Amino acid sequence: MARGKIQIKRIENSTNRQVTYSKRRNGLFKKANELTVLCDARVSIIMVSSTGKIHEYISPTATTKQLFDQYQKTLNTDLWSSHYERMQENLKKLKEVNRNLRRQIRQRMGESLNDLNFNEMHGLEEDIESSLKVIRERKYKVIGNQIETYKKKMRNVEEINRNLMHEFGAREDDPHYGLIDNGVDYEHALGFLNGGPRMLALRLQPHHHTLHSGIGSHLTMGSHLTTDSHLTTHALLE
Amino acid sequence: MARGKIQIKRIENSTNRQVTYSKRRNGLFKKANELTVLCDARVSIIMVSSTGKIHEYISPTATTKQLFDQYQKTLNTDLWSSHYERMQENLKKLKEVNRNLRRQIRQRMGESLNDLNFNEMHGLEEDIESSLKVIRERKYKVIGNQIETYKKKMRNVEEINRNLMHEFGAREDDPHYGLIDNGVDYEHALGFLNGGPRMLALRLQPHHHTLHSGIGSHLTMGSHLTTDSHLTTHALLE
DNA sequence: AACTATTTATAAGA
DNA sequence: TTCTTATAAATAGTT
Repeated sequence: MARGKIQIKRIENSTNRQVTYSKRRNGLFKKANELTVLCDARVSIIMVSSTGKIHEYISPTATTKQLFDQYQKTLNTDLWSSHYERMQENLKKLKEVNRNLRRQIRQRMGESLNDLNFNEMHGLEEDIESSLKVIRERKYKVIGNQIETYKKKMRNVEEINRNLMHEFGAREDDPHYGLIDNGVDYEHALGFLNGGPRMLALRLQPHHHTLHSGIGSHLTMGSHLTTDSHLTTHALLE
Repeated sequence: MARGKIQIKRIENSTNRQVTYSKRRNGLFKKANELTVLCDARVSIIMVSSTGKIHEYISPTATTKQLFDQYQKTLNTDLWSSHYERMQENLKKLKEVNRNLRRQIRQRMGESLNDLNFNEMHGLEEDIESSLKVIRERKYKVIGNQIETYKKKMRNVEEINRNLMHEFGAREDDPHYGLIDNGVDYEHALGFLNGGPRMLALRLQPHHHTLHSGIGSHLTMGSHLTTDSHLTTHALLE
């Protein structure tokens, strides 16, 4: 507005645009401040430049949150509030559900039975009785599985043992087997024989894996809370 | 800024202040809009006058919520966010707790037993077994109470019956009792006697209350959600 | 970042 | 409120 009038339209030259942004921003904030003082008003200005930088003016007599809250309340908009409210209701509902679940558990544990009348209590008893039956059956099945598993394991060990004994017998038939090119004497060979069982145990290791399958064993009752919901916040003000 | 320079300080004359507020507000919004266009920026202005009236400018290319969200995120302030975040974490935790409670219940009902190893399952069995015992004992106690209750009721009925019979006997001694001034004949009196038991039941009602005490009978498993958390919102814009 | 010719905003009055 | 207008303030283009 000096040295020539300008059209109010986007300044194409990026440098000019930047400079004008800076100058006019200051002008705007100054005016806002004057207005604040002269008229006893409260003003909040938030500006985001084309490059994403944020600048703010806020009257000394106010906070941004204060003004924004008032704005929302007055305008009955649901910028945040609907979202927030929904969340709050959700929270309330979850708490209620939680409370009920807890009571259910307590009742199944034989507590808080005062809330139940006779019929309900009888129902609970039958319910738990049948549950107990299911669990018992399951337990016996697991016991059976375990026995079966150990049987298999045993058979496998016997099998491998048999094979080894057989192999060992074959070597005895050919005394030069395994002794070619080195000076290993018969004492070593005998030592190998004596150390046999330990070696066997080692060779058996790979088989163990398959034998253990089918028996889950980790407890997942604890809190698995993943706290990955942080808002990453950066101060980008210049 | 014309017809004389002014001091930047509160305008004491209320009318002048109002006028200046209006003029300068327009000026500010105009400048903000020019800035928006010229520099490809986004601007949000919220103003509250000394009389509480709210005015807003927002760049056509933006929404107030948008700018405000960005403002908060960038500034890592906790205007809302800390509150909001805390809420969100709370929600997450409650959901998790909920999940665990549900699993607990499922397991106590004989489901989802794959998550348990043998020892845990055995523990669960014993646990439920003892719970069942508690519930059974309780049931028998309730049965006992009920029987006791009915005995008392019976005694009460007998007592009242006795009293009535006695009263009736007394009336027979004085044939004019209850028959003064009206033409009620003996048939009516006999009718009353025959209808006695039904009358008795009615007269017993008040006693029932005390007899039932100690045996709760309402099921409170349902959702008691009270939805009294509405934000009352008014459009106060002029 | 400073200068300055000009445009724009606006205080006071109508 | 709006218009007018003299004048203060803001600022576009330049250095």
